[in-house]
Amino acid sequence: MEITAPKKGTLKAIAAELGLSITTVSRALAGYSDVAEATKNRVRAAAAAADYVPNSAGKMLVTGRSGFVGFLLPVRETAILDPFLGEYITGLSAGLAEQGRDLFMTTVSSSQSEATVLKHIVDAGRADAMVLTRIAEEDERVDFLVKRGFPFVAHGRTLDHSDYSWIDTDGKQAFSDLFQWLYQELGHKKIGLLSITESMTFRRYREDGLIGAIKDCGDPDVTLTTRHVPRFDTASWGEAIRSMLESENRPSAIVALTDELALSVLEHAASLGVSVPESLTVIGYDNIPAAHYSNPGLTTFDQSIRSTAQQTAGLILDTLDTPDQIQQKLVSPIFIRRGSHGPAPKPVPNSLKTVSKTKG
Amino acid sequence: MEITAPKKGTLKAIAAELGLSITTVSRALAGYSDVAEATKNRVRAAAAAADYVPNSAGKMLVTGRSGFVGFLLPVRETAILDPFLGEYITGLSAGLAEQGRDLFMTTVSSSQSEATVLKHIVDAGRADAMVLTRIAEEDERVDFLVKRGFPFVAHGRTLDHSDYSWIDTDGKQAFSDLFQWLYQELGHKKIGLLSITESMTFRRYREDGLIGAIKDCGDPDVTLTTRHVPRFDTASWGEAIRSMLESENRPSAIVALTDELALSVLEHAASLGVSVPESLTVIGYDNIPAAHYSNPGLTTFDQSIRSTAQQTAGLILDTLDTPDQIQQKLVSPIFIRRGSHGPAPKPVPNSLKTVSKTKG
DNA sequence: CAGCCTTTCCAAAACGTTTCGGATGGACGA
DNA sequence: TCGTCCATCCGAAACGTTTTGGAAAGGCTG
Repeated sequence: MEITAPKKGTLKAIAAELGLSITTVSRALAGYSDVAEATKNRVRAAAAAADYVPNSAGKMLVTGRSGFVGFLLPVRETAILDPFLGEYITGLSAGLAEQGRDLFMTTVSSSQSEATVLKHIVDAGRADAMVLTRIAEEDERVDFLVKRGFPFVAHGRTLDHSDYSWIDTDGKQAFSDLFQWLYQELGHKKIGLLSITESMTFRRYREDGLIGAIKDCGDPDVTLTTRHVPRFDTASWGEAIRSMLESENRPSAIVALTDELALSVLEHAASLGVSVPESLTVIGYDNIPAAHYSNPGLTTFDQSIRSTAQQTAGLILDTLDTPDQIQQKLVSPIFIRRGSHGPAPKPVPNSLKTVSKTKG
Repeated sequence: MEITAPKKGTLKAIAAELGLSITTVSRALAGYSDVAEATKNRVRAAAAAADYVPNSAGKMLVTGRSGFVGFLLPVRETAILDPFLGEYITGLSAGLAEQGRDLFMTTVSSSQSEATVLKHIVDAGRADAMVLTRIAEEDERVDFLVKRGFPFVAHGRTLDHSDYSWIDTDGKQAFSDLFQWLYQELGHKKIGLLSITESMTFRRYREDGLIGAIKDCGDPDVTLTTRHVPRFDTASWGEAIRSMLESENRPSAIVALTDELALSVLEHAASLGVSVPESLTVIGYDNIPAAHYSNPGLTTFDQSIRSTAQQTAGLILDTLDTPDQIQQKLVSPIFIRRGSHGPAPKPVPNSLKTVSKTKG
């Protein structure tokens, strides 16, 4: 027996075994150039043999970094975690893993506020950075982190989003393009918008995109009928949808803010005998899995969540490396044409179309 | 200016401010008896004023504990996180927060195996203990943690579950009691069992409970029809359910392994014109929120997930305090009577009933 | 008043890592 | 031969906490 063998699995143990100093072992593993190639190899071999994994506390103490990125799971009571989040988390986790970081998720229980949990994470140094999602037009979490100067990336943005890093899909452009397509290519003039009551920023951008495009086209015959429903209160959607479908001035195309809403429109249309796409066009947003299996398949926008999540991980890296440099990314969703769209049922007799391309 | 003011928000800073030693400040905050009450108060006040939060890395380094409890989120690709998990996580998180611990969740991306992620967490000391869920009859995660001697609590159990801590609901007893009630109180003799193909332990226990009770009752007229379907492949359920419902020897009571399955039975029964509960009794298990809103309301077992999750947090505490003492808890689910059950449609003319209590 | 016990406090070590500022030895140029 | 430079290595400090093993001071007992 030696005097005292150092505890297994530490730099000290490897150093003792190899007759080197702790410094050299540390630097060899970190790949510094001031340690001989031969030595590096010896060290690497010994480390591998000993199943060496650096103690995170030791590293954290000296670097001040935990290697964790924090995420607040928006699970409330019995609420379901939607497919969007599931995929996003998976992508984010994978992206961070590539950087050697871990994703640290927490829920907020009913007894705490989201702000309390956030404060705890920041104060206790549980995470080096945060990822925020489901951003509202005004968001106290964003305000808190900005004020504290704590690194974070928002997936989505607040109304005033100049002074922090975010990544978002360009819903405004998407809905603007969408209207132009509906109008010019398919001849729709009676547009229905099914939106949510909650004041989320993405709602505003999408609505603005649609409304702005309608204004810009300058056609006085174009009408817009809008209904707002509570986002997660599925039970209350029916009334709004039926009132749109049963109105004597029924829209020929209904644009829904999310796929969930669009699918609900599809269901009610079926039960009311309104055929899609012959007499009604329905467009969604998100491209959730169910959108693929509906009948007819839902025409919608794909946010490529996985890739967005990966990019978020990249932004986190940037934010940590260069904290004072903010990064903002707007990604364009991809339009997915499935079966829920078609030309407007009653083509206007002799209108003043600008360009009239017929889809091949 | 002082020589060098210690960094804000550390024990050293508070000690310097108060003219005390670091030791005393540390012990005062920890509530040791060898520091005067007056001093304790001074320290507490100063700590509060400075918004002092102990640096977790420092604490971790010396105690060897991270304060994290790990949890592997079973999110796979686009798979939805079910309501069960959402509630469980929330409860677990709340229970751990009371102990000053944090719940550290990770997903496993498609490129890694669950075992790899688990190994990483254990090796890197990311968590002090683990919570495992969705336990299979044989489970490599359980084996791994047992072999490594790493503290964990399983929610559910493997077939051989003698040497680790777990908490589970007593599905065997529940299904056994269920049959007795169906048979003795409601007069059902043609039982259908809709189960899953996956070899989960909870499946086996529930099946065993039902089958055992049927054997025990000794009535040769009792028949059991069983169908196994893939748990998450909802599309494939219909065939199995219809074959049961359309069989000329249709069961008068169908017992489903989960509420999802039971609700699907309800739907198919409705579309086939089989009235529930008049000509068919349907029983579920889990009491998911949707079970409350179905038509008729689903009679099922409630696992009181929230409370189970809280208890899991308690078990974690025990496991960390007394690592060599294993804890095993079997909790009884609560039977929830709603509208999907009724007496057997054709009462047997003149049978040999043992006890015949009629429900009031 | 001496000895002992209590109360209250503290110095120093330890945890495992990274990194700064050398130290050592040999090769090479002058 | 001496000085310079490079390649390679290492000692020691630092991060912030907990804990061990006292130490100092005062009160009490005899």
